[in-house]
Order: sequence, then structure tokens, then C-alpha cells
Amino acid sequence: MGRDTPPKDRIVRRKLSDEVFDRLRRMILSGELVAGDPVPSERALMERFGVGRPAVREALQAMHTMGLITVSHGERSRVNDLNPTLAFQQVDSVAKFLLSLAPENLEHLRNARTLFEVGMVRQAANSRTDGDIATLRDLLVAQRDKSGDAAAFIAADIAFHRAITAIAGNPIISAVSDAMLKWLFHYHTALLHRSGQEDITLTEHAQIIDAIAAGDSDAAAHIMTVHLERSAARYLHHD
Amino acid sequence: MGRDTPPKDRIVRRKLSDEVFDRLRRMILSGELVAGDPVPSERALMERFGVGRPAVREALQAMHTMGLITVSHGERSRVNDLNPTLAFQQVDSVAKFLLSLAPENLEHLRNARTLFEVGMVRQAANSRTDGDIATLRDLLVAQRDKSGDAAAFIAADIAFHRAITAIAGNPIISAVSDAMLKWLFHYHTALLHRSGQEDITLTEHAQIIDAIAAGDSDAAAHIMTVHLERSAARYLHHD
DNA sequence: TCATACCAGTGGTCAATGCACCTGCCGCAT
DNA sequence: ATGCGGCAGGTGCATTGACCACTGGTATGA
Repeated sequence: MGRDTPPKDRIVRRKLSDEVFDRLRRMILSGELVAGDPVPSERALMERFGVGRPAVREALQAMHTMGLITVSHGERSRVNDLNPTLAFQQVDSVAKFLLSLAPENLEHLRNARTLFEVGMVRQAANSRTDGDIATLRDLLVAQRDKSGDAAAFIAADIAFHRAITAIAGNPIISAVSDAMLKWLFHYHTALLHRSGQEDITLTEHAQIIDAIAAGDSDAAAHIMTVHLERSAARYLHHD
Repeated sequence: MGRDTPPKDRIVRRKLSDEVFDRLRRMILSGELVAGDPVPSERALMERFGVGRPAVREALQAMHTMGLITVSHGERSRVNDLNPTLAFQQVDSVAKFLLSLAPENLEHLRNARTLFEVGMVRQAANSRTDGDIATLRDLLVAQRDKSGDAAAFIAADIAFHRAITAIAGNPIISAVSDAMLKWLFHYHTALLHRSGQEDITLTEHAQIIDAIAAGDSDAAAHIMTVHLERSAARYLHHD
């Protein structure tokens, strides 16, 4: 085969919208545009950069789908406040997509979440304060009150796990954990916590709190593992 | 301040491109379009859905920035093969953006990675096979050979950590771990592994392998923690 | 037979035009 | 003076039509 040149350094014709996108990105990075600021109008940018409207539009749309700005009809687009949670929200749609397309990843996701959660509970056991423990106990009581209402019970359950994650005070970890939990529940909300399981859940939660309070990370990790593996069985009923 | 009340159930006028996007998504979900398949041309879709070309274009662009399809000038767009790694690549730009904008998140990211890695090494200690151990030892030897070449040494280092992560056989966890490592190194490649540190690194790696081989998850976790915290000091030199 | 030139198809870009939506100003009625 | 309603301007959304740039295959010529 007479391949002439394996073009390694071929010149790539940069799309105009990419260039515009870069400019906008730099405007945010440099502080010219701060969170909450209105982005110049499409027509203004078009004139400023000397490009057509489509180029500007596509750049703005790209920033939008990346979650960097919010665009709403009739008013100027605004720069979003970038935080880890928002960054992971961006993966959200593609993650759901992936799970729908390749359901075997659901089990992997569940394992990943378990790994995360167990790691978190270990850290929580090492760094918890009296205030953290009090918060967890309050949440446990709140969840107990919701025993009758499945939806509220699950919400309280999530709140409990989030509280544990929050003890580490690491927004990135919290964001990852939240995102995973969200994807998991997106597929199985209706199946969790059948009647009769609530008591077990509450008991395990109580044990987890005790272990954290005692600073016993190994015990906390063990109980958490059991807790999550038990509820894992519920997920599998779906198939 | 006249804080406006956000209307809860307001009617949202659905953008045409969103509708088109949904249709395309469904086409992939339903199997009408499989990975590698060419997407119908913009003009064809425009006719098929009875909308203008910009609507189709924006939908395709959105799928592109989400990493669902690849578009290249002059030829038909193609559906990408969706996998966890690709999904996280999508966050990539946003993540770097976030780290540039809020450098305090770098420490959080490092902590998150440590949490992950420690969890992984625990799991590796529990589920490792003889083959896994052999692979790790091979990688250690390979890394030792690269002691002189900083870049190659780091590459071997990464390969070593990836191999540990891979023992769990969970593509999602591997993807997350890879992504985190990538972001970390994006900011600090040049700083790692000054002369004199290589021996320590290699020793620690060897200890980690031993702990994994022995199935001692606690020891493995401990060494890994020490290992990562030690290299953490290197990151801080940056500021 | 092989290489070149061409061509049809496709994405990229622009311009012009009108519509839909939001905001804020202005005037009218209270 | 105050409050409300409507109007107008700015903005993003969408269409149409045209042209350019790039790719891949085909037809043509050496």
C-alpha cells in the first residue's frame, strides 16, 4: 500500500467555534467573566471576534452542554458557579446512557460505590467530631419516623449516607458519592426497602454510628460493607 | 434585595435541538445506531425530522461535546463506543477548568485519589491471583530499570498503580482512578520524583506488593497511605 | 497497472430574516 | 404618589439559502 505520508504534524483546521470557545474560556479563567456575570450577547461576541453568528452560537452551546454557562431564552447567558458537584452533573446524562447501553456496568458501579462508601466511613471514624455524631443520630431518628413512607424513608437513607460522606469535608468525594448514588437510584428507586427491611436498615445504621463514634474504623468498614452488600441483593432482583 | 421567586412548575419551551437530540439518543439506545455506525447526514436528519439544519446541527454538536459521537469535516459523523473511560474523559476539560479556577480543590482531589487507591489496594490484597502478583513484580523491575529517566520512571510508576487498580477488574473504578491521576499529573508532572526519591518509591512499591501477596489488606492499606502521603509533599512544593 | 484529476457528498460558515421570550420603561388609572 | 398594564427593545431560537473546505471514491489518462 503506497501510503504517502503518515501525517503526524498535519495542520488541523481549527474550527472557528473552537477558537471562540477558547476565547470565552480564557475570559472566565482570567477573571474577566466571573460566576453570575452575564456573557456578552451573541451579536456582540460575533462583532467582537469578527466571526459569524453560528460560530458564536456553537461555542456558547458547547459551554452550555459542559455546564459552564446557563443560557435562557430572552435574556443574556450567565456564567455558572463551577463546583465539583456541577462538574459531575455534566457526566450525568452520559453515565445514564452508558448504564442503559451496558447494564453490566451497574454491578461495577455498585462495587465502586461500596468501595467509596467504605473508605469514607473509615475516614469518618477517624476524624469525626461530637457534632458529627449528633447529626448522624438526628438523621437516624428522622429516618425512623419515616418508616411508613417508602419515598421519605429512602430520602432519609440517602441523607444519612451523605452525612457520613460529608464528615470528611471533601467536596470532590461528596460530589462523586452523590453522583454514584443518584445513578444507582435512577434505576432502582422502586425496588428498595420492602416492608420488613426497614428495621434491619435502621439497626445497621445505628451500628455504623456507634462504630464511628467509637473511632473503630475497621468495625465501621465491616458493618458498612455488610449493609451495602445486603441492599445489593435488592438491585439484582431487577434483572 | 427583591429576590425573585423561582417558579417551580413553569412551562419550559422545549428547544427543537433538544428534541432532535432525544431522538438521536433513542436511536442509539434502541440499537438503530450502533458504535461505529455512521450517523445520517445533517441534511438527511433535517428532512427526516422536519426541522431546520441548525436544530440538527446543535443536536449533533451536543452529542459531540458529550463524547457520544465523533464528527469530522467532510465525512459522516460516527457513533462512539461508549465506555466508562470515555465517559470520564468528558469531564476532563471541566475538571481542569475547575482546578485552575479553584486550586484548593487540588488537595481535595489528592485526598480523593488516596481514598480510592487505598480502597483498591485493600481489595487487591483480598482478590489477587498469582498472575497479578507476577505482573506487579514485573512492573516493579521495569520501573527500577528506568531509574535514570525521570519521564519513563513516572510512566512506570503510573503503570504500577494502574495495575493494582486493575486487579479488581472493575472498569468504572479504573476509569475514575485513571482520570484522577491524569488531572493530578497535569499540574505536577515536572515536580515528581527528584533524585534520591526513586529508591524510596521502589522500596515502598515492593512493600505494597508483598502485602498484597500476603493477603494482608490492612498492611497494604497502611503502606499505600504512607506512600501517597509522602509524595503528597511533592505536590505542595508547587505553591 | 497505476497515479492523477475530478466530482459528488458532507460538514463548516455566513448572511438575512422573522419569531418567541424576557426585561424594563412608560403611561395610564387608581 | 402609587400600582398596574401594556408596549418596545434586546436577546436567544429557528429557518432558509447560499457558498466554502474537506473527504472519499470514481473516472480518466499516462
